[in-house]
Order: sequence, then structure tokens, then C-alpha cells
Amino acid sequence: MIGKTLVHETSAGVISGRIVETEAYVTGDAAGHAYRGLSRRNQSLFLKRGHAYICFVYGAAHLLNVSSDEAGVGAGVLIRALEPLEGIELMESVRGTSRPLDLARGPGRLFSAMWLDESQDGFDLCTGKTLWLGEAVREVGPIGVSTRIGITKDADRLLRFYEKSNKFVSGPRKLNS
DNA sequence: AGTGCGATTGACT
DNA sequence: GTCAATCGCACTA
Repeated sequence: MIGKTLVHETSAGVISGRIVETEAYVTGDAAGHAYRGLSRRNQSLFLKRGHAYICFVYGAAHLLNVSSDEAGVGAGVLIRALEPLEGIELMESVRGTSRPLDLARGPGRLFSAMWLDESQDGFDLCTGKTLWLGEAVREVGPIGVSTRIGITKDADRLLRFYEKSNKFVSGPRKLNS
């Protein structure tokens, strides 16, 4: 998914960004929200690949995932950072900052910057008309791999991916080297 | 019914 | 670099 775009057509205008960092949450993964089986909260992870799964963590931030397996299998990819492309002034207004690096670096930040909300949980991102995943706008650089950020279970698995030396990637320098 | 904690962020030193 | 805020959900009793 890295290099592809996330596009949202809002009533105020188009907002889009280039995906530069992701994490995978696979089947049998103790860190994944689907680990304990289907529930109301995580049901969108069990949709066919390409649907949005939106969750709320720490009483503080929403996160956007894309389901990534067959219907009935709970797996997904967390989008962790975007390089802003279109609608930057809309991102700035909702984020309350004009610093480019603070707009969509981090999963909670990009969720806010893209003007998303919980009503988009379960949305089909492949056929959607207002919110969808678009093709890459340019060539993708070398991809780095690391452990995932902010988890405690299955923490050693190398399931975080990022475009190396893209400055919009989140995380400590140590993980990104 | 009560409790603990998480796929984070922003403010502050 | 450290640290508290904050709330829905899963787990225990």
C-alpha cells in the first residue's frame, strides 16, 4: 500500500495524501484487534480486503485501517503516516497547525487531517466515491522494515513498513535507520 | 458491576 | 526526552 494515495472528497474540497508508513496486523497476531475473535468493535476487520476499519484508542485518537484478507478473516493494515498532497489548507485548519510535518505524521493525526469520522467504518475503499485508495502518484522509494510502534504483545515481529528517508514517516529515528 | 489498559497525542522540561 | 489525559471494551467476580 505504500506509495498509493488516500483520497477524501469532502464538502469543503478534496483532501489527499500519499501513504508512506503502514503496519500489518495478521491472523493469529496477539497485538491485533481481531485476535480474540469477531466483536461489534472489530467487525470491519473481518470484511473482505479493502474496507475501512476505524478504531478509537487511549480515549484520545482514532485510527484508520484497511482490511486485508478474505471475508470472515480478521486482518488489517494500519495506515500510520501520510505525505500531504491535496487540501493542505483543509488539513491545517482541522489540525490547528501549518507545520507540514505535523499534519499527517502518526495514525491519529492523519485520521484528523483527512477529515475522517467514525461513520466511515466499514466503508469500501476500492469502490467508494467519496473516500478511496488511489494509484501511486510517483515512483516508490526503498521500503524499510521494523518492529511495530506502541504495542506490547507480539512486539518483536517485523511488520512495520515505511518508505525510507521520507520525512513524513513517524517513529523514533532508531527504528527508521 | 468494577477494573485495567490500549495500534496516541500534545504539552512541557 | 518524559508524562498525563481520557474512554470504550474486554475480562474478572
